[in-house]
Amino acid sequence: MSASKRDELVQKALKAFYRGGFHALGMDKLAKETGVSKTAIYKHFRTKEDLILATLRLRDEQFRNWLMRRVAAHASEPKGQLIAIFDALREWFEESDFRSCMFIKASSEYQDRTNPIHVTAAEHKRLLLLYFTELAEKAGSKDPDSLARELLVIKEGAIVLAHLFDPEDVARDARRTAERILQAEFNCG
Amino acid sequence: MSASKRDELVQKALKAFYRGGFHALGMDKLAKETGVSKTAIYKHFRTKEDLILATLRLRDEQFRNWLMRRVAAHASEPKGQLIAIFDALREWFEESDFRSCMFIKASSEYQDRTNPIHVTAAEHKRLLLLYFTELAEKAGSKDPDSLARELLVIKEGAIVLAHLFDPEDVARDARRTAERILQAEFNCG
DNA sequence: CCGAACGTTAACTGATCGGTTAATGTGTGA
DNA sequence: TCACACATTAACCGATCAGTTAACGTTCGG
Repeated sequence: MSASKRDELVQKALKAFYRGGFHALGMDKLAKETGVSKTAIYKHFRTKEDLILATLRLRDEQFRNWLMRRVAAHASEPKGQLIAIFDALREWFEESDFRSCMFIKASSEYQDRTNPIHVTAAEHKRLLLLYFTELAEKAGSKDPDSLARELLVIKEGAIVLAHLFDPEDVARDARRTAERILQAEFNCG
Repeated sequence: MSASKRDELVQKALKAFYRGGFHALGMDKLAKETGVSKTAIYKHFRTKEDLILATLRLRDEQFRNWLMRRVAAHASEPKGQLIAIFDALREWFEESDFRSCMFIKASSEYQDRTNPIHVTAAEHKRLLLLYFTELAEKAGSKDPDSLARELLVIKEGAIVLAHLFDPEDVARDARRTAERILQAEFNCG
């Protein structure tokens, strides 16, 4: 299997796990859905867990790149970009196949904090936090770490609720919440 | 099985599913962990799903009652009670067996919005939202619905992150976020 | 034209899945 | 003391689980 074929497999497995869940989707079904035989899958991934970890690494890269692009597209100034996070979220929520966050689901199914899948999910959130912190610094926040953590809390809450309630409503609520936080940060200080 | 025995089973199953996950915990293991034979379990629950739904209904009642009690214990005035939500959250996060929210996990494993388990999870959040709205009304909010939704976003985000990061830190961040929201709501209007 | 290197299908392992059945206690009330 | 309602254990069902193996193409460079 060439490197690109392997990437194709991981990409297809990502979508399949996202739709089907990690425990709920067996390897036979996965082989059928990806169009790659079980034999070939196990040639390049020792275990199901290894494959899941590969899909999570891909998703991390994909999502953060996508978010940064969309944020940049929505606003050019750092302060506006902090709000634009939630405009991007709204776009995500409105995608027809939105099904919450891959990493929240992963950490729900693999709860043990020492589990590699759980650890990978935490790393993803940590990288997002880093990105938020950089934006907060550029925006001139007096406490960019705290501000970033607050915005991350809002983002994660929005994702969970968008999966349960009306995604558009939730996106609007989250954006308004962020606006208030930023107003407190920059105009009432 | 008497009604109280049945309640005992549901209570034990609740703990077992919370620790083990829904798909990951099979019925044989569940029988062993609860001390109730599989035969007896299936005498009173048609399917595993029915048992899960019973555990979720119990958890909904348990959690909302607990939250209301803790909020009342932390503050007597409505405005203070809105903040006290996050003091209660902190207490929850610090419990040694905290493993995120049962309903977030349930909706992660049963993603289909028409699935009864998913629906039950959404109902739980809806009831929490109702409680928040009542508090916001009593506190004199001009838009109690919006305020309640914002606080719910913060609460859900805090739960997710408390499961991935340091629970104490996250509780502090969430409380501070809520404080800012309330300040914007009541002092800057 | 040959032989790796890659893929496939399909059968197989032992374990476990959700759920059922049969045989066997056991405690309580009439 | 009898009988019934309740529990138990343990075996069983067919399906599926993660993972392995064997036999059989296909492709492509030397």
